[in-house]
Amino acid sequence: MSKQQEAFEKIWATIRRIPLGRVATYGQIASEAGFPKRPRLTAQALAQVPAGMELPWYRVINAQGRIAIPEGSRGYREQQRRLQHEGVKFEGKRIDLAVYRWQPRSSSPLLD
DNA sequence: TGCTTGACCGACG
DNA sequence: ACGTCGGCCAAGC
Repeated sequence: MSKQQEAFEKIWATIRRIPLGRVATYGQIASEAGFPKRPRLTAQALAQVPAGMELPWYRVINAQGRIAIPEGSRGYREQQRRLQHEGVKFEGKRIDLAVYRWQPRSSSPLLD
């Protein structure tokens, strides 16, 4: 298995830890997965999620509290819809990270 | 081989 | 609340 594939697995595993109704940023996921200063690794991992893999991909947003794909795209609307369905409120195009950001207490998935 | 691009980010004007 | 810059690094051309 390639180095990159292993990194993706860790990123995906971290994304799975984001609780219902909360969100996390690209940089946050990367750091939590052990790759500080590499938010783009999260972006890469998301762009290459295998079809059919179970993953709350829509809980990942950018550090400005916004959906990171082009507004008006199919994916944008789906992401917004799924988040709202979980109770995440939008202030226009922005989500208040102070309210909805996932704050992991430890590196153990069992203790979140 | 080198340069540009990108579901990004934090610091700084 | 902007815009810019440098840090990252894989992919594509």
